[in-house]
Amino acid sequence: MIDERKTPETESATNFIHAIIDEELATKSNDYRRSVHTRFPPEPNGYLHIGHAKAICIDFGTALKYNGVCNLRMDDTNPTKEDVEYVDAIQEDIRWLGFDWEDRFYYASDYFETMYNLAVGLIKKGLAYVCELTPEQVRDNRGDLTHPAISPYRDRPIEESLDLFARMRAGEFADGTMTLRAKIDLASGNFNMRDPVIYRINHAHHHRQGDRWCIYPMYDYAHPIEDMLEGITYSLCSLEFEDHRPLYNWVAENVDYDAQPRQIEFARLGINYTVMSKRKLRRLVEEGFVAGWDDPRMPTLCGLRRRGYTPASIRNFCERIGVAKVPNTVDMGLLEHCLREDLNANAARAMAVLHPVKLTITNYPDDASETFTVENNPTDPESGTREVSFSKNLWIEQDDFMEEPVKGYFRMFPGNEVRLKSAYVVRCTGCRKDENGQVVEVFAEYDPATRGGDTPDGRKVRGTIHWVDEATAVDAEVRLYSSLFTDPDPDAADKDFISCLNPESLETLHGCKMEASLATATAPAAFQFMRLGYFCVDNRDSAPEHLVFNRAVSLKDSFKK
RNA sequence: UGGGGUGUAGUCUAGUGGUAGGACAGCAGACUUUGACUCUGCCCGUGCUGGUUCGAUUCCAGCCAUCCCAGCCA
Repeated sequence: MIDERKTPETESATNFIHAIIDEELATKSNDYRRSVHTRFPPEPNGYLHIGHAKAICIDFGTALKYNGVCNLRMDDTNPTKEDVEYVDAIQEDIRWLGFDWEDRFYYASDYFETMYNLAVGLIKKGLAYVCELTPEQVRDNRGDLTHPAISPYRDRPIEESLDLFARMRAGEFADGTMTLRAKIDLASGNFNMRDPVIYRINHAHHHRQGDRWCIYPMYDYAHPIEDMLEGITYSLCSLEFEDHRPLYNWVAENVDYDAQPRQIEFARLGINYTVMSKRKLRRLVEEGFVAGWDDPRMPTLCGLRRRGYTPASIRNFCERIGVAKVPNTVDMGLLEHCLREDLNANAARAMAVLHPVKLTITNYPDDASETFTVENNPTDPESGTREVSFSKNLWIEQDDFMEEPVKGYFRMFPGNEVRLKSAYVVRCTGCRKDENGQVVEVFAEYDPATRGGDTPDGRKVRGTIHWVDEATAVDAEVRLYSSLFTDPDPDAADKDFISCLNPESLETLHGCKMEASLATATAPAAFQFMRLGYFCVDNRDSAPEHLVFNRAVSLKDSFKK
């Protein structure tokens, strides 16, 4: 299930959830409580993002660690927000991440009949009643921090509630006119316990159930039942559900079904320079600030995939950030580090010139050409080598030439020697400029004795630059991405995140010069363009006749001018 | 004002009644046919105040800070 790439993945890092499980395993004798059965329960109302990846790694990872299993369940109890489009995308993203739910794929909505019957049971026990307060009235009667809530329907006879609930289901009443409420404690300091609504009327078409239902269970009632029916022992969720745990337990205890799932909450993931809420991501897409859910600047899994992130790098990231209950904002730099770590070990190197300027080797024969053998990945001898062609006319990076070098610059400048990676040592002799003073051509002379880049006389050549042979180069479009926001915390409640957008988060380059071997690259191939960064073939727009590469992340660069 | 959480370097995260560990970021150096990688070193921390104790980051009390909750969303 975990792919075989060589990225180190921390094995069995521990956290407070594992500590709880260890404790239960050590003290509980009952077989049910001794099994580790988790679930990942997304609502199919949007695309998964890196925050979900954390939850997925925790849910599936915990099961894996304890030789248990993890279910995938669509928590589709609200028909007005959900769609099959998301059901499919969610599965694709989880598989891509590298996790497998085998045959345990479920829909909460498949349990509606059972949930209904259990609700009838609650009514019969005097633990639920049909309330006719409208949403507005419920709000007005909820009380406040120090005053209890009120419902005039609380003591409605059981038979009456039974009748009304059946007729709610039958479709006799309009949306919003009635609810089924759990009879718990109108004075509780925890508002979730003030006779929470557990069923609402909603005459809406359900993406899976069609028009079979016009009443739908609320999350707080449905979720514990879903967990119980699936034999879930550890229901892991995020911190904001802590207040709901008493209600979760109330349902589990009072419904006529024997199972004892345990809810444990952990802090959701925050990352700086991005937003994580579905609402905000949706706005970015719908208002055209990005090209779609899979725009490479999005923190969605499909966006990260298109950006060039690997499943292993994301899993490793989730492992490294740990699991705790402290609200956290992880540095985007850690995510990038995890990608570099993976790709450094696993991505083939290639030479590509993004901002080309001509380099002419003035003492090289006009019509000659030769090939050099270049290692595909110096960190991995087994990755082999490839051939690259060389001739008098080359492309080099504009940045790699300075007519008047700044302090510390050791690349190409008049009089200086540099090595053309794997080819020859050359000495810069000058340049040619256009009428605007722009350098349009750099001149150099090569030392034939340095074939392959070695210096037989042992002299040191400080700089090594990449290059591409003009004769065989292929053109490509390259998209350089940087962070979507200029503000480290665009998600802050008091900020208009749209105004924090980085206007330069995408820079598109045309006419980039790539070594010939890149001509046949197809997604999801990823490369290290030497000295530049890690790039992948765009999985949507790249074609053999029009190559498109995305920069996933740059290489670290300690040179400061 | 009620209820529920959480406070360990810039960030994330361990840990134990006995020298506070790791990672990322940052800084410095070594190495280098990628100013990458790798390696070495450095920098930086237990929210506060008391108490118990030979000794408290850990146990206790108080305080402070901060997050979540009054959807017929999940």
